[in-house]
Order: sequence, then C-alpha cells, then structure tokens
Amino acid sequence: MSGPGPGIRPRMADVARRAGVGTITVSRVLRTPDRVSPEVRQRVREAIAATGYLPNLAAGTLKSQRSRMVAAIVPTLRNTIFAETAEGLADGLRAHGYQLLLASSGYSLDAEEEILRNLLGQQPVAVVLTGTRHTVGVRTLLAGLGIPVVETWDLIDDPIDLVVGFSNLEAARRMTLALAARGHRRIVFAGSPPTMERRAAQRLDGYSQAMAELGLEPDVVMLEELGVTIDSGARAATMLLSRAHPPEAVFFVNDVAAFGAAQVCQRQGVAVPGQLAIAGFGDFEIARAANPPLTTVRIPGERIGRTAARLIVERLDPALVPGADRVVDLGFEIVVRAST
Amino acid sequence: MSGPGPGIRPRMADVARRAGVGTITVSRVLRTPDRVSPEVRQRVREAIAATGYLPNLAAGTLKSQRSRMVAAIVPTLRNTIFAETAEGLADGLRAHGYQLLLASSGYSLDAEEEILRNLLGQQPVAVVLTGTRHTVGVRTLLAGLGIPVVETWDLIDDPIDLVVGFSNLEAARRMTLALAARGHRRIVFAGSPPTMERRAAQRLDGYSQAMAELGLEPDVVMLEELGVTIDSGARAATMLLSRAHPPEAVFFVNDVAAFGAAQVCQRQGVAVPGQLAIAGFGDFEIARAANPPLTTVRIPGERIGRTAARLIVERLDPALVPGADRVVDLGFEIVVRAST
DNA sequence: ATGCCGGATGGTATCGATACCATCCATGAC
DNA sequence: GTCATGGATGGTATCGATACCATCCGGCAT
Repeated sequence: MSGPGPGIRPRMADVARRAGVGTITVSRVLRTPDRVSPEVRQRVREAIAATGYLPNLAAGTLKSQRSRMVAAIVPTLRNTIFAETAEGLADGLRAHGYQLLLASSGYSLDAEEEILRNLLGQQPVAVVLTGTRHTVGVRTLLAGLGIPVVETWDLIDDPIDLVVGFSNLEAARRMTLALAARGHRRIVFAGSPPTMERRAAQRLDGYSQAMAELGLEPDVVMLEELGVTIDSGARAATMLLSRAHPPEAVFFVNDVAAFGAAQVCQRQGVAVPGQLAIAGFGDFEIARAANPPLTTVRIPGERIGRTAARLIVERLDPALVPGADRVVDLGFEIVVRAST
Repeated sequence: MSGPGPGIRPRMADVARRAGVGTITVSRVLRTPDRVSPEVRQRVREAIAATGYLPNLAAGTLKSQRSRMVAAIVPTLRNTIFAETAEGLADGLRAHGYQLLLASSGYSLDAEEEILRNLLGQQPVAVVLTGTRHTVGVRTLLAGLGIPVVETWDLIDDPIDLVVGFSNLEAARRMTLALAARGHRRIVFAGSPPTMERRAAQRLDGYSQAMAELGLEPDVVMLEELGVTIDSGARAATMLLSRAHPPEAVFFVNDVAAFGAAQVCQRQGVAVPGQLAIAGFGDFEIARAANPPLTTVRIPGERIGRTAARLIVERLDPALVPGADRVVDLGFEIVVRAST
C-alpha cells in the first residue's frame, strides 16, 4: 500500500508498467476516462491504487499550460461575509475539479497587485477579485492574459472581464428611503472611509443621493476601522447620542457596527426605534439576534461565490456555451425588522 | 510595458537575451539574488520589468520538486475562528514567499482525505490540517511524504509530525471548575455531538472530568448544528429554562451559542447570572458585546496559524535550526465576565 | 473479399525553470 | 611571477505529464 520509503513517489510510468499500458493511457484514465475502454480503465485504476500514485500536477500544468487552480483575492477572511464568498467559490469550483488558491490583501490595492503577481506564476485558469477598484498594474496584468477574470461584490459597467455582485449604491439608497418612509428625517450615515473601498464609497453615494431626493440634509460620521467592529459602532452611537440634537435614525455601513450601537442604546436606556432607529447592512446572524432585531440589507455573500464559480466553469468548459452576460446583478433585499 | 499580444507570455530565455545573460542567471536573480553581482542583478531586473515577465512556477516546481505552496484544510471558513487561523497562516507564510492553497472539508474526515489527495498533487512543501482525528488514508498519505505536517487546534502526544494548539480538555475542565468556584452546582454542558469532532469530544471529557472531581452529576445537552449558531443556543436555553428544575449554570461549547442563550434570558426576564449563569468558549467579539458580557475561554486562533507558519518556515529553511518541539501548547485563558 | 472508418492505444517531443557541473576571472599567498 | 582559491556565470540535461501524430484493430459498407 505505502511506497517503499519516504520521498520515493511513483510516477505515471510506474503505474503504466504495472498495468501493462502506455503512460498516455494512464493520463487518459485520469483526465478523460471515457476515452479508455472499461477493462483497461479498471486495470489502470487498480494499478494506481496499488502503487499509491499521486499525479504531479506541476508537470501536467507545465505541458498543458492549464493548471486546475483558480486564484482568488479577498480583503480579509476575518469578515464572515468574504469568508462565505470564498467558501461558496471553493465549493463551486471543487465540484468541477478546480482548486482555490486563496490570498487576502488586507484591503490594500498595492498588496493586491503584488499578491496577484505571485498567484499568476502558478498559472491559474481564472482569477477572482473582490471589488472593482484595482491598480493600473492589476488591469494591465489581467488584460493581456486571456483568462476569465471575475470581479465581485460590486457592479460596474466596464468590468475587466466579468463582474458578479449587487449595487451598493442602490442598496444604500433604498435603505435610506426606507428609513425616511418610516418617518425619520434626521438620518445619519455611519460609514467607513470611502477613499479605501469603492463599496464604502458607493454606499455613501447612495445615501447622499437618497437624501438629496428627499430634500434632507446629509449627515455623515466615519467609523475608524475598516474591518468594522462592534466597538466602533458603539463609539459612534455614544458620540451621536451625546450631541445636543441627536439624530432620529442611523444607518450603519455594516451590521456589526449597528449591533454595537444597539447595545449602547440598550445600556443607556435609549428606546430603539423610539428615540433612535438603527439600520445595518449585511444581514449577518448578529442582526437577527440583536435586541431589537435590526433592519438591514440582505446581500448574497455565498451566492456571489457560487455564481463566480459557475461563470468560470462555463467559460473554461468548451462544451458549454457561456452565457452572454458579463455583468451579473444578484440584487439585495431590504429586511425591515423592529429596530426602525 | 505590456507584451506583444494576449497569450504570448515572455519566458525566462527572453529576459535573459534582453539582459545579455544566461537563463540561469535570471533564475538566480529571482531565487538567490545575493549570488549575482549588483550590476547584473540590476540589468536583469530591468529586463524583467521591461518584458513584463512572470515566472512559470509550474516549471520551477517540476524541476526542483519544491513548490512554493502550503496546503491547508479547515473544517469551514464560516466560523470566524478558523478564518483567523487561516489568515494568520497565510500572512506568516506570505512573509517568506509561500502561498496558501486552502480548502474546506465541511467537517467531514472522508472529504478531508479526498481533498488532501488533490492538494498533494500540487506538490505542496507542507500541509496544515485542523484537528488531530484523521482517516487512516490521510495518515498513510502523509507518513510517506517527508514534508512538514502541522495539525492544529488540539494537542496530542503522537502527532503525525507537528501539532500546534491547546488542550480542549483542560480548557473545558478549568471552565467547569471556575463555574463551580462561583458557587454553581447544577452545571449543564451544551455541546456539539462528540462523534464528529475530537475537539468537541475533548471539551465534553474535560467537563465530565471536572464534574467527577467535584462530585457533581454531569448533565449534557446537545446542540443540533455543528457550525454552532445563535439560534441553536437560544433553543437550548429555552429548553433548559422550561425544565421543572432548571440548571444554575450552562457552559456552552461556543460563544455564539452562549450569546443566543443570553438573548433568550434577556427576553424572558431571566437574571444572568442570578437565575442562570452562562459561559461560552472562544472569546469572540460577540461574547464581549453580549449583555451581560460573557465569561468565556480565550483561545489563540490567529496565533495558531502564525505559529504553524513559523514552524513550517523553520523546517524548510536549511539555514535555520528547527526547534526540537513537536508539540506546541499555546494555552488558553479563562476570561471571567459578568455572566457568571 | 476488400477497403474504409473510427475508437483505442502508444511513441516521442515538449512545456520552462533549475540542478549539476564546468568555466572563467580577479584576488591574494608564496 | 606562479599557483591556489573562491565568486560569478553559463551550457546542458532533466523533472513528469500531456499534445501531437501514428498505428492498430474490429466492424461494416461496397
């Protein structure tokens, strides 16, 4: 069962010899089994099992110029929502024999470029990026490559290649309008710095646009951290409540921060939504569990990953006719709960 | 700057020609720059930039039999704590030029083996697994390979190779004792099914052991889900509170579930810890944010990843003398807050 | 009965970077 | 002045699987 000793790994030729076939037949059993007769296939499979053979994919990649890997870069895995996208992507790809080469950029565009350079050396068959803002270097790199590129978590008219996401602007706009529909006028937007992320900027724009439509005065506060925390939301709420003239509603860029704000209100005896309405973004588990449960925007984190995987697989399989859509809008949903 | 057209990627020979050197010198500039004179190094670097050359790592891997990838398998990324370990690992490895090939097994040992088989084909230079329970196939596969293998999130006397974690048993035991020290006698343990995960089983054992030491009657309830949710904790709490003779304290296997229980108490007007003390496991952000903040066990999720990365790098760098320790205990910390 | 066709299988060149060994040159010791 | 030494550099074979093309065989149409 196990090899004769550590380090001595059988090669395809060993399997072929044992099965009494040529190496190419072994290759075919692994890659295109239906082009090999059942008996031979069976014999080769037994030889593979008997020798404990593991194909050296580096060799295959070199010759065929196609790896079985898809490179993906997320800002961070600490945020559940990107982790869900990563997992959806990994699952969707694995079902078709592709593997995920994953890296995180820490929200830095320059880091993204450097990481991408490394990842591309592995000859991935496709690339998945988070967001639609990238350095010129990233665009140049990917443009000349001719492999599928999927941008996620945002929508844009002229993607590098494909884009799967939803309109952050429209989502924030609709939530702002929903808050106004509940009778709130002084609505604050608590966001993360828009210079860092297009998603954050888009949400801010959506809020601003809605406020303009409503004829209301926009009022924005910034949370310090990018990976938005419970604490940062708590601090923002404390600050807002200490104002001489506190707002009627706060729309947080992220459920986690909104949750922190709800906690502060609870501790300080501030009625939610009576004195202060709170809305979040993301529909994380924490939003449903808050007291009161938080109004939020439900976004399809895992579906983004799965959809990206599907698009890639369709592109790569010559038998499948790829869909014509380069822009896939998965939409969002305003979930109104007791906090507004 | 960009190549002559899509698909035509420059090779090392192109760079070498342009710089007026041999290909091997280009290789050296990339892998061992200090073995090349500064002028030549500079010239080669310019040629690399001018041609937009990206090394084909598949070729290098094939010849050198060493990729620059480390394969890691986690049960899921949806749980923040594994995501943190993954991120710590990725960061620690990237600092030394290694890349993370990540997959998730969905808590299935058989899936783990199948995934590992695929990953090994990529010739990773090391493997990181979560947990210490694995199929015979996994052990056999890794035993014959001669590359560093790090098991994480648990401790065990005879690891496959290396293990980085903490004692789940001891952590649960100490927490149980801590609850008893607060005067609680009827202490319930709410865990996930121990047949699935050694970590869960170890925690259950730690609880049972502590209860035996204390001369108390163990009382265990099972949460339905493996990826333990707020809802599952809420359901468990509801059930326990509806008993004719409810317990004095509940020790949840996971902060998320404990948080759900705390919410139920709050809604039902059950005093915490007066009527029911609640403890969790993990010290997630949610534990600190709960009302009251939850007593919990702080575990070093990210440090596990970073430490695993360090061990791997030490093993792989022939210049470094690897530490002798095969078992690294990163410990845990009982964090007592207002919920007990 | 002959020849054609297509499915099954094999031989061989090849992908691109790196290991191994050879070569070359400058420096310093005698 | 000669030779030993070591750093810098290059030539060439090679890693292992797969693409390309050739070959072989059985079955079927003529």
